[in-house]
Amino acid sequence: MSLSDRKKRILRAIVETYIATAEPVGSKAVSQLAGLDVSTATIRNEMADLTDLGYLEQPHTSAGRIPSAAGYRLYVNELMDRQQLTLQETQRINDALNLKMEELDRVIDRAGKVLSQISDYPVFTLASAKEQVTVKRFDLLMVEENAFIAVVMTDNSVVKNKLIHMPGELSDPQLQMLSAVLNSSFVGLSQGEMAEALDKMETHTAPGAFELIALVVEFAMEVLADQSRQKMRTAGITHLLEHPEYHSLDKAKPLMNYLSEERDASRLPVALDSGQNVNILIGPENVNDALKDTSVVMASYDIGDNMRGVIGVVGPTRMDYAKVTARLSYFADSLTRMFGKELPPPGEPEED
Amino acid sequence: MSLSDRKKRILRAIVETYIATAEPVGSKAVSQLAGLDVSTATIRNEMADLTDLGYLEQPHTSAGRIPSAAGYRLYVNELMDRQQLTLQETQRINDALNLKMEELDRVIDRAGKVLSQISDYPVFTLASAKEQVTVKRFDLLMVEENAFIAVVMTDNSVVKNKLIHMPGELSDPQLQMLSAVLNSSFVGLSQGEMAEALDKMETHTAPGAFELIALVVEFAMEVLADQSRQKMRTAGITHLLEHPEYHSLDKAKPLMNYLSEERDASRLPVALDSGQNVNILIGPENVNDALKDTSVVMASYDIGDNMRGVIGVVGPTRMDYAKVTARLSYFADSLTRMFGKELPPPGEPEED
DNA sequence: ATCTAGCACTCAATGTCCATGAGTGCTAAA
DNA sequence: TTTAGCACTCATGGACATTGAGTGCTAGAT
Repeated sequence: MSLSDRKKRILRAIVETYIATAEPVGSKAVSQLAGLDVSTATIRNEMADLTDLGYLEQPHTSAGRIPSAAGYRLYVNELMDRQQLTLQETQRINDALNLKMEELDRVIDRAGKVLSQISDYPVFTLASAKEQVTVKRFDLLMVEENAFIAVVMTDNSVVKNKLIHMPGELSDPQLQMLSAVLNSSFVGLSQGEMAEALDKMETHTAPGAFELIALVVEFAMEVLADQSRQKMRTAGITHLLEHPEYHSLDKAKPLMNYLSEERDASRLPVALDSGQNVNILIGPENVNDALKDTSVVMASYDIGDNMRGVIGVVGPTRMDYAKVTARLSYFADSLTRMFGKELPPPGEPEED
Repeated sequence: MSLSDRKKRILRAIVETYIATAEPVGSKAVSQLAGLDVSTATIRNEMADLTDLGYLEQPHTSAGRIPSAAGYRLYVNELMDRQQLTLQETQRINDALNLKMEELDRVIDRAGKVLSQISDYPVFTLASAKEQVTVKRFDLLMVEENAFIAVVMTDNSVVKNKLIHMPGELSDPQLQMLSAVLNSSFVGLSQGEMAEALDKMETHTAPGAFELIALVVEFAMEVLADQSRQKMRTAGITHLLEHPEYHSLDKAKPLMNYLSEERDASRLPVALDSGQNVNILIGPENVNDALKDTSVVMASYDIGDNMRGVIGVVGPTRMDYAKVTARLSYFADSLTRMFGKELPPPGEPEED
């Protein structure tokens, strides 16, 4: 059975005032805010019902009510209005992203910072290849007799280089030979396949040449590994301290530590594949212990055709979901568009 | 006039217990710790003297004493024992640095993290060229008809590349022409000189060719700018919260914000040129307001022959100077050695 | 001349008690 | 079904006394 309209309005009023004030909400406050023409006593009855239904909680007997996780969930799913961004804010986002397209990492980093600033919460970012990355081509550039630059370009157009010092000396033609071997034998292979190919090659190649090949291929494998490793980065961690639930350091410390470690995404509580635009995880829905009392709002975006990123906002369960969701989804759309995929332009923001 | 030996021992005992406990130190505690065979009353007299001399302060009438900035300064300059690192700690440092030499940034980042872990304070790092960096050579690699990779190598052996998309198409010989022009006209120039040379070239070069040259040279200038920009990075900011002086968020917030902004070094309170090994700035000696109640212990190290870095530890004025100084100076020496300069091996640590 | 013992004084920290007030649940009347 | 009224609960905060660590000073001991 679905809730009555009045119960919904009351629940919504409670969630929104609690989000705004971080204080338990009493019947009087609700009666003023919900715009219902009933007395506080009636509201008290309704609130008691909502408490029984599990949508509200009472910190202690004579305090107001606060929303439970289920209450937030209902609010997020049914009750919440999508906020519109102001023109100024969209401007800010566009400015931040329209900078000269730098390296992917930097753009994402910058995006995280800006999102953190306009949302007042910490932000984490994450990007990874959808599929296996392979090497598209090798180039070797002579520098001195005993050093050359190896340039590796992957099929997702990332170019990395490394200055390689050789054990012996090498002539230019020899270097070109080497380059030919690399390009014929290792292009189009994933990291794992490369390791195999290298193994096989060892038996029927002169040791000196093999050593050099191995140096370059190992570098290429590092590059590929780097591409597929999902590294989480965070921005704006100190924003946490602005919110009353983290005024006690006992609360703030574990979460800050969790966020400030640069962690492998494998340990992240993130479901990349879910098709929805914006995903919200509320408090106990988070698996990880450090996030038990924390909500995460996240969105994914496409980077070109075969990479995908996640950007998310972390905050207390009492988080301004409407505000954050609006900003986040605009952001994710902008990122996707910026990284080359054609999208219908995001809904022009109306002015407030 | 110099202080009597007894006064020094008392001051030292006070500084060290205050460092350990963060509580004002009373005469009784001093009498037990300083190992002096005098009564607490005598010590009280001495402490009154030290207060008059400006080395101690009294938070309120009936509290113990705490060291003043001058007191810390005296302690650091004359009274402090250099701590020895345990074998385990040196091991840890060496492990962290002996990893495969990656990019400079990463090594420095990692160094910051480890130092932060073993010192329990936030750490900032900073690296910059001693002199003007110039480009040593250009290489251009064809990718498709309308895109090539520009590889720029600087005279401090940093190699950067960029995938450049061209407005029109280009043949291989044309690309080699381009490369020849770049290598003959822009090698050995600093960033500023490049801008001039580019300007001059504009008048007597075909517009189409010039456009391409400009694309590559602008990239090269970015690379040079990046090399000479001193970017401060920080690690372990959350360590701040472990220390009682930052249990109040009002105190912690501004400093954390200051540290977590990635800032241009021009605004940093760092004197790079001072010849000393380890430098200590105590509280009010810091110019910057955010660091008013904060001490900074920093050391510089050489990166190859023409770069220089600074690594520093930030903490409350009540900071364990002896511990931090020992770790920091070992660290800086290790970094210098690792970056190729030959040093006498650092004093073998004795076991505790 | 120093050093020490003793004592009165100061002041932050802590604990107790009480008043206040916001908020609740329940009951009975509208 | 709604409302008014009322007794009850409980966190908050002020007032006040208590405690104890630490001080400065003085007078006697070395």
